[in-house]
Formats: sequence, structure tokens, C-alpha cells
Amino acid sequence: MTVRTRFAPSPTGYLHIGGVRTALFNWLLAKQAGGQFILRIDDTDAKRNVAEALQPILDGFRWLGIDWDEGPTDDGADSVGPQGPYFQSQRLERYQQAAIQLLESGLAYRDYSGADFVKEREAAEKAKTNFVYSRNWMAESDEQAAAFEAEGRTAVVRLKMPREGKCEFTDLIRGEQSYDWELEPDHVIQRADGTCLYHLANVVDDHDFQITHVVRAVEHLSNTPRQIFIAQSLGYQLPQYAHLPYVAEPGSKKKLSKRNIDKYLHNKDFKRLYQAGVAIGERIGIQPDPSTFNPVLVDFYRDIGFLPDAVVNYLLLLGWSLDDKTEFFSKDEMLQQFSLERVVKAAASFDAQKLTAFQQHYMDQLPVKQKVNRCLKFLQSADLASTPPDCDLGTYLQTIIVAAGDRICMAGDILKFDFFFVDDEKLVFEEKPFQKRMVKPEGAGELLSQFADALQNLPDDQCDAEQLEAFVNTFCESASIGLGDIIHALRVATTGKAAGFGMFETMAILGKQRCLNRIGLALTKLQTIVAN
RNA sequence: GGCCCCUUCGUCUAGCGGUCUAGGACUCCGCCCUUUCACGGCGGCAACACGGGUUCGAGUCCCGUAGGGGUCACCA
Repeated sequence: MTVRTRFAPSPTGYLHIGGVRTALFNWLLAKQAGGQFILRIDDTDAKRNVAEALQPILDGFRWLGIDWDEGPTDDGADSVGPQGPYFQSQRLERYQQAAIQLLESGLAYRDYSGADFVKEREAAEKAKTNFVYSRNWMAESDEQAAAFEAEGRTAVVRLKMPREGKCEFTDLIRGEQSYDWELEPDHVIQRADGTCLYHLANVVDDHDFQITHVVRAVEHLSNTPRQIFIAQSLGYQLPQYAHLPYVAEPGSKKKLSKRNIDKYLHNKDFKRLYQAGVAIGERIGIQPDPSTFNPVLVDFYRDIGFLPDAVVNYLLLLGWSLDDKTEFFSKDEMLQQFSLERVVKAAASFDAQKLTAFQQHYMDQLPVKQKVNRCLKFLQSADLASTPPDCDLGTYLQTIIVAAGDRICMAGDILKFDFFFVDDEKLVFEEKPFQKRMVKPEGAGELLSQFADALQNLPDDQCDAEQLEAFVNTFCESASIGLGDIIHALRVATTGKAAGFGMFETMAILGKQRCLNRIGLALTKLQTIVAN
């Protein structure tokens, strides 16, 4: 039997990190068995522009390398696959057929209760008793229906649920499950206007698409009995069920939700990641709106230069493990090793710091050329392209990336080192360090000026990091000062910042002329400040 | 509230009755390396929710208790 799994997002405009994990597990289960992974769009209730709200979700999956065998086309405008369409909004007829079949077999009925149903339910809630619908407005014959209609009532279709016995099924993760049928109310499966609801559509589609394994989050566990009822009533063969734990909030066990971003921002690690993202985002024109750009959403990671494999690897280990030590998995290894048996039952909190650690690891492993390509995109987006004379941007960038080592965790971090890529006259000297290192220390300007004169005479072919270091040391000796007396001012003057990587390396990369230019600009600025 | 689920270091987890004075990873803290930072190396802090059983023996099985969570729509 071919394993077929599915993930069924609603077109909401964003791809949630918890959803990705569910999709990933589905994908792994199908692909490791040589089966198919299907993307189905649950838009039965969507009144918005589906294509537009679907696009970010499709893009997200493509970026992560979670490819679907059947489902919407990449632009979300159409479907590909033998059982299409894969949009629920386009499958209404199928659901209606199923509703008729249920009606005809007496396992569903037309219900004319309207608001009376709610009244009964509320009364039961008030009395603190289990609610069992009286079925007073149930119409099982056309005569009954006509009578209710004469009262001006309209009908929905409800499931005629069993009122005794148990629903038993096996969950691949949670084992044997048993639910009392009497606790299941008569769910509505079709509205008065003929449109159908989730449970019906879901079961019909899973059957039509020949889904063999329904792998979804636990919040659906309690939906399973009614779906089993529908499937059995329709004569469908039941799929296997597996209910994953949900992904929880940072530092708590509550379900992670895009609605509570403000709350997560109080979490130290989450906030740090978010702020790192915002710092990058604002340089490349992303609105710092936490409702559309935050670490719960997959776009966030792509936008700031995470590696998709890092995100996937992290998510794999959120609720699953192979053993007591293996941390890193390539896609192939995941496909080889994944199994539902090893899925953890408890909810797992989202940990921004650990995700970042995975990113750091994957970035370290990435060949330099690829790092260059990724960082280059951010420079271009931020409109940064200034290089030393006779040096092309790619080569220059590579030098910087090598020197930066692991200081570039996500590709967008290259923007922290923007001073390498701005024209000298556009270099911004940060106020605080400039005050501290240039303005405040007595004679700093004078010293720097002398240094510039000396540097001017240093032959161009002696400007690598090592020789520069020797040169600076010699200068310090002759001026009878310590290295610390000049190096800080020198850093601020050449980079505008208080911190960076090795000073001599930085100077070597910038080149002598640009260092001189910048020192000159810093001295001019200093004079202006002193004059005022 | 009803029903259901879950419970090992701060976090992700290993553990399927003895090999557990509970292992790994992230974080944190030391030390080493490095003229600085980062990396790296070494080391450290830190957990079986509680109470009863069962058993020669329980983190591991059973039952309670507590806590946490999910779900109870003409949403999906």
C-alpha cells in the first residue's frame, strides 16, 4: 500500500512554525516510504482572497524543501494531481453528495431547530448536565420537513450520532483510544445555504485523496470520533491516525499561537531573536510589524537569512528524537531515520535560542562561496556596494566573511558590518563611541593625526594585517604610548563603531587609502565638535 | 465545568525493571587556548511533580493526588 499523507492549511497569509512541523512529519512519513505528500487547501470558510493568502504558505514550503506531490500549483491559482482539485472551495459538490448519502442512509438528518438548539445547549450548561439534543426539530420525512418549513424554519444537516457504546481506535502515537458515543453531539455538517463544514469535507477529501495516515496535532484528537463516524457511515476505509503534540509557547506549555506575539516578546530569547530580525529587516525594507514579521512565522527566518535546513532540523527535534545523542540530520538522514514511534507525547516549547544554535551550526558548515551568495543578497537589498578600488564586490565580501568567522550567524548579519561597504564620506560615526574614544581622551585627535601621517608613508604592499600590526606597534613605541591609547580611537575612526573583529584585519580589508580617508573625516568631525 | 491528553535539568530530550551515584544538546558559569573578540578544548551548576502500591529491586509497571494543557461552533 502506498503511504499517502497530507497537510491541510487554511489560507491565512502566513506559515506558522507549528504547522511546518506537522507538515514535516507528514512529509517524512510519506517520502520515506516512497509515497506521496499532498497539500490540500482548507478554504471552505475563507471569504478572503485565497490566492494571495495562500502564496506565503506555498513559498514557505518551497523554501524549506518540503515539496508536495499533489496540491496547488506554485502560484496557488490551480491544482496539480490526479485527484484534484485540491481546494475545498472547489469540491463542494462532492461534500453535498456525501451529505445526501448520509441523509439517505439515515445517519444524518435535516434539523430545523435553529436557535432552539443553542437554547437547549445553554440550558444544559446551566444545569451542569451533559447536553443531549432532544431532536425535537429533527425531520426524517418530507412531511415533517414541510411542517417545520411552514413555521418558517430552515434546515441544516446534522449527524445522527450514536447514543450508546464507544468509539475505539488506535492512535499511532498515543495508543488505544476510547470515547463514549453519547458524549458526541449531533454535529452540523451542512449549512442551510448548502455549504459544508470542516468535518464532512475533511473526511470526504481524505477518502478521495486516498490518505492512508492522518498525522495532525492533538487538538484534533477529540474530533476523531465524529470523523470516524462520518467515514464509517459513508463506507470508507479508515485511515491510520497519529496525533502529534502541539508546539508550545516559549517557556510555557500553552499552545503556540500567532495571536500572542506580544506576550512572547517578554521572553528573553524570543525577544532577542525578534530584535535581531528587526535590525536586519529595517535595513532591507521590511515593516517591523510583529503581527506579520516575527519568529513564529516561517517567513521571518527566510527574510533574515536563516538556512532552511537549520529550521527543518530544529523542528524535527521538537517532539522527536532518534537516540540520546544525534542532533544533526540531513534530509536524507531524516528520511531514513524518522518514525512515528519515537514521537514524544508531551508538548514541546519553542526555543528561539536553540533554533539559533542550529542556524549557527549550519552556517559554520556552509561553504564560503555560498555564504557569499547569501550575504550578497542582503547587501544588495540594503543598497550597499562600496568596495576598495580595483576590487570586485564578491571577492571583497568573501574576504570579510572569512575574517568574520562565526560572527555572521544568519546571512543578514552581514549588515552589522555595513561600514565595509559604504563610501568613506557616508560612514556614520556612532555618537557614543565617538565621544568616548575621540572627543573625551585628551590628545586623541593629535595622536591620530600623527598616526595618519605615518600610515601615509607605509608602502602599499605592506598593508596586510600582520604588517599593519607591526607598524602600529612601532608607532606606539616611538610615540611612547600603549596600544590601548590609540587602537580604540582608530577603530571608531575607521569603522564608526566601538566593536568589530580584529583591528588590523579590519584595516587590511579596508585598505590604506580608505583608512586614511576615514581618519581624515573623523578628525574633521572632531574639529567641528571641539569648535562648538 | 464535562470529556480527553500530558508530566525526567531553565529548554529540547535519552531512558522501554537492575548497566541510573540518571546520559546528550542548547543556555549559563569557570578554566585553558588566543596580544583583543569569536571559535575551539576541558570542567561545572542543574531534573526523575507528589503519595501509595506491585517487585528481591521502580525514572521505568499499577492506582490515586497535584500541576500543566487541549477540546467542547452553522471555525478549521
